[in-house]
Amino acid sequence: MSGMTARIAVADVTYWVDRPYTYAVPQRLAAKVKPGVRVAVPFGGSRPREGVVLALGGQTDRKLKNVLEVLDEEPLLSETQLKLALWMRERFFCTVMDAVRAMLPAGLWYNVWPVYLLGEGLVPPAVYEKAKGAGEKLVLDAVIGHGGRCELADIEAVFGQKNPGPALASLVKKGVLRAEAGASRRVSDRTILQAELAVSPEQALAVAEKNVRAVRQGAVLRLLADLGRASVADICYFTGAGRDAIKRLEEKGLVTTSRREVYRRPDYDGGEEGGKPLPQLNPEQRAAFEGILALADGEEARAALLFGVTGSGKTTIYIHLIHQMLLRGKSAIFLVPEIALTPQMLQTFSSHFGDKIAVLHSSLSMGERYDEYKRIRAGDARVVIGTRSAVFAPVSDLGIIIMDEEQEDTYKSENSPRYHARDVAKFLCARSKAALVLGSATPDVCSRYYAETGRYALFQLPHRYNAMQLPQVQIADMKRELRAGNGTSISSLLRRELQENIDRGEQSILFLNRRGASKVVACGECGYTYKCPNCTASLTYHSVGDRLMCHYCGHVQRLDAVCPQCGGKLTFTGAGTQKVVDELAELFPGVPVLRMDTDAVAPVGSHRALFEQFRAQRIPILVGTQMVTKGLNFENVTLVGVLSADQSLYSSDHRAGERTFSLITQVIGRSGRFEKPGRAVIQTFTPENQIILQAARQDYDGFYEGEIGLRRLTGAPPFSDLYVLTASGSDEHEVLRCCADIREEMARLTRDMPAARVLGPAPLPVAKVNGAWRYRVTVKSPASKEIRAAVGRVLLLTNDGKRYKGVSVYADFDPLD
DNA sequence: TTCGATCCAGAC
DNA sequence: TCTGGATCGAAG
Repeated sequence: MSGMTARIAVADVTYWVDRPYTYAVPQRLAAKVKPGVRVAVPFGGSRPREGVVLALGGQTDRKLKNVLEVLDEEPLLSETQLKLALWMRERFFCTVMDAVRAMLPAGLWYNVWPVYLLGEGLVPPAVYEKAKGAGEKLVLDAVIGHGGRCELADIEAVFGQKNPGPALASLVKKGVLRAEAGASRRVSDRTILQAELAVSPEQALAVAEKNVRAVRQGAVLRLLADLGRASVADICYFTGAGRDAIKRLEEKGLVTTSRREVYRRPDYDGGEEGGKPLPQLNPEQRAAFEGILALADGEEARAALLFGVTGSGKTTIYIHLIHQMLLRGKSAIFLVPEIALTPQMLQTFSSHFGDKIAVLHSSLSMGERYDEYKRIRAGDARVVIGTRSAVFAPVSDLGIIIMDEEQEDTYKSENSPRYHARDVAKFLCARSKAALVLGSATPDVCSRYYAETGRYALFQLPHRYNAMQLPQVQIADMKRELRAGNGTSISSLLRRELQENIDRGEQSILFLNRRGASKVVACGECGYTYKCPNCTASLTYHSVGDRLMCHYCGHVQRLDAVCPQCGGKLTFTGAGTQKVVDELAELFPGVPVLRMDTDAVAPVGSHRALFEQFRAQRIPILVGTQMVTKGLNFENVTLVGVLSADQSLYSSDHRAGERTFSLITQVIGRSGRFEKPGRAVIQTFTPENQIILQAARQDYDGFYEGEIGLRRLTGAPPFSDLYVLTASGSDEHEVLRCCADIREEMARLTRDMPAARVLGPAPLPVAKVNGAWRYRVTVKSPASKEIRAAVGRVLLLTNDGKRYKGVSVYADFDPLD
């Protein structure tokens, strides 16, 4: 027997089971099975699974299972996207379906389940003859009871506790039943009912004239004679008619109704395309713009690093570039680290490109996200603005991808597929011959290095717009403060500057360089601290509900009145934002202070509200974590304080220095962005630290020189690629045993790669999370296909659940920490 | 990962 | 002998 076959990647498989599987395509589905459509296929057990067709195959003699169902009418993934998924598997050690799912809005994911039908040509009474035993009869009852097509869930309901599996398998084998798949999506298309005239407007008006008694129907006819077509909801609203009036008209043959697809649009300040004239380019900007355009027109695909100091007007260049691409009939993708923080940017884009923009980010509802996706696919939206995953937007004719603040960590996905948007963008731009622009005031050290060595083209904007002055920066030595008896988190220097600002009616932002920035509770007498029972981490205090919480596993418990160990008095330590706010209240009685951290912005969208409050009410001081560093410009902010600059400096990974520099530089840049000159105070326990000094001077070049030298010495990126294999499991011993094997195996496979180094195993910064111990082995090596293959091999070898009890292993390419 | 098959211990 | 739970192995 022979027929069409298809090569299919299957969902919910582990990395080492993930390979293209060949299925037979039954005649009834032959027309619909094409590369890029999703299908339901049997795999392993009895439950069908989702899969995606990678390619059509020729004929074969092998006995194959059938494709059960085709889920998409048309191929959902382009050839490029399929290629991308395969490439992602190789590079990021994920499954093909993991990659595919990352490309699609969650609303498009399918759930599939088993459905059973009576076999070909079988009719109810006769079919019982073929059933043996009570179980099989019961199954047939259910199937026939459901009209010959029955879902597994309904059969299970009839069986109660018992498992219908064997009876079903036997019936399918005998050909009495046929297995197929049901499928549903999480979001469906939204449609509206619309009505239009079935007769000419003149006829309609004549009817309305004649039937004076049908007032409402007459009103509907007049409205439609005027508009031609309108949604039923609108008609009802404007005429006061009910649905039944329209129904009557439809019965009379005067009106027809139909369903039309509509988009759920996220809410942002819309503008009109070309609503604003393009901003002027100054000579520096023009040079960069033209250079990038020339690069886009050239033959060789090369990324451009746009290195411009804060306030140098990179956005203006982006707008011109996108405008150019639209003129050429191409699409653009504009990536930002975090969209909630960039409403101003959104507004700007909207005022230039109006309806042509689509916005994709995590706080959209599933329906909105799906509909934005559809607008992009349909070609209605040609400018996509979004966070990391927007790099997968299904634009037609990609002309350019722009990544703003390309050094930001949010571009790297922390769970599978562990991709970096920059890598994906490179792949896509190379394939579509599109331009790739990486913009930053503090580029990733690797990007800067590639620009220096010619792999990227470099464009610089060394001057601030309108010749604004960079803020004047002072450094406060917190060790000296401590010696002088000031144990608070506000130095005397910062205090003086704050006072000055308050007196002048200008605003200040204080930045707490600390993720989470929350309180740790300890006993003041015996030193007892609360530890999470599932993790090797301390619990942190949350004032909401007076609870202790673990930030790693979510464990929550009530706070005791006294120390559970010795009954002593509990104290709160750690410079959380709340503590800073309290200290400020003491220093400046009566001065309003706004707090902004993960606690304060928990309600979705309160970000914007808080920023708006800060601006509108001119609240003198804003205290916050990470989220105050980006995006927003306030005219009246003239002082910025970095409360503890060292905090992020002493983590062990190779990017600690880079991250600190970038963070401090960005915070300082918040100050004095308009007419008034800005000031900044950096508080540190290590005032002699080079990185802090360089950040204070906004001296990226100096920082880069030092950092690249260090990396060359240690062989850190860009001088080698990093691969981290992480093993986790509940039995620490087994995890370690697995890691030892990973190390040994890696060493063996890299014996012929003299530049490759295997390090570890070492515990993660938090070794145990949620009961699982985590250790990792790091591999450093120059980029090559061989090293990736070796990592893949080791993953395959060590991740089989049998050799190490309950241990699972995953690999991460170029991880963040 | 997911599922069915298989094996074993304890309950009836 | 029955049954639930743990363990193992295969997946087109």
